[in-house]
Amino acid sequence: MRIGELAAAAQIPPETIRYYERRGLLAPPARSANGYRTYDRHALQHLRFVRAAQAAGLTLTEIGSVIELRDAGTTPCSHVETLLVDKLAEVRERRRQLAALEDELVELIERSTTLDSSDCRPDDICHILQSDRHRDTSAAGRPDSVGRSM
Amino acid sequence: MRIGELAAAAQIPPETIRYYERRGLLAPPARSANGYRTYDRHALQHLRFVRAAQAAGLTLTEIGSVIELRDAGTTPCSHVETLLVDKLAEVRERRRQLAALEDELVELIERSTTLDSSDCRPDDICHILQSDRHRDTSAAGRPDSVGRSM
DNA sequence: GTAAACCCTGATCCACGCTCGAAGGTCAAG
DNA sequence: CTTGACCTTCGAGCGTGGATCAGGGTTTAC
Repeated sequence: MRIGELAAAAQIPPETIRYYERRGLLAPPARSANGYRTYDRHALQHLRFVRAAQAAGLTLTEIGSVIELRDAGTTPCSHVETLLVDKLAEVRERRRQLAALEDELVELIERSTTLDSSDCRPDDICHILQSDRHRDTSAAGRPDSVGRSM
Repeated sequence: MRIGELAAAAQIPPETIRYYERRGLLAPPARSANGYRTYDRHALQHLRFVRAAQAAGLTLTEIGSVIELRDAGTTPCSHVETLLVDKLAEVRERRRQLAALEDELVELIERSTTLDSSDCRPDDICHILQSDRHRDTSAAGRPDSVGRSM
């Protein structure tokens, strides 16, 4: 099985497969007489593993650490579990941030429908994004009182 | 006001301020006789705007597009609203993806506590990440029936 | 006078996961 | 025998948002 065939089977471009090999995610395969890479069916399994791990949110570096353990003869299960638990914490944190951002965006959009562009003062860049509550430190002397009715 | 002072006031490193200038996010300021950048209080407003826009999830490129309109004399409000609405859609989509990933991670972690490392077959890289349901195409003959009780 | 702290430009580097181009070798079909 | 599809290596580039460095000049304090 040459690289193009493997690529087709795994739905991964050949360049990416070579890239994985360079990154140490895929063992260097045997070469045929002309120098072409020759893969067996294990290679497909390995690629599937990489994709599964990516789907679980692991980075290529993290996936590499699993494969390294595996190559060293260790069972990487507990390492994988650690990675997954850490990743879960990351994902949850990211979700919290995005939830806050979503709320903020909703509020900003609401405000933008309330305000008219005629309210835009020439000193500002955009009154939607820069309401008074965002710049409490400086020149807090203008009682513009932008729509804060939520 | 020199760059260091502005940097301190805005809580932004001087290099970043210069970087913003290069990116067109901040108008090139006046220079004093020795070539030092000299800012007025508008600069602080501008930086605050950039930060507010970043906080709303806009990229520097998007922020640049707002400033460009503003510099062209246009009121960028409707453009900003478009950006915000698009961004909201992006954030929601990303949240959906992360929610799915979180579910997947929870399931994987649950499975990893159920399975023992002795179950690790030598052909696999990791039985946690690569369960049978993930490789339906090949050798789908083992009814391992991993705990999926949630 | 000299040392520290500030400023300047321009370039290079980081993570992430590819992606592509250059320049060439190999192989099967027509 | 040529064409085209495949393969090889090496290296650079993309996009995001900066950080950091090199190699200088200037200003302030002691």
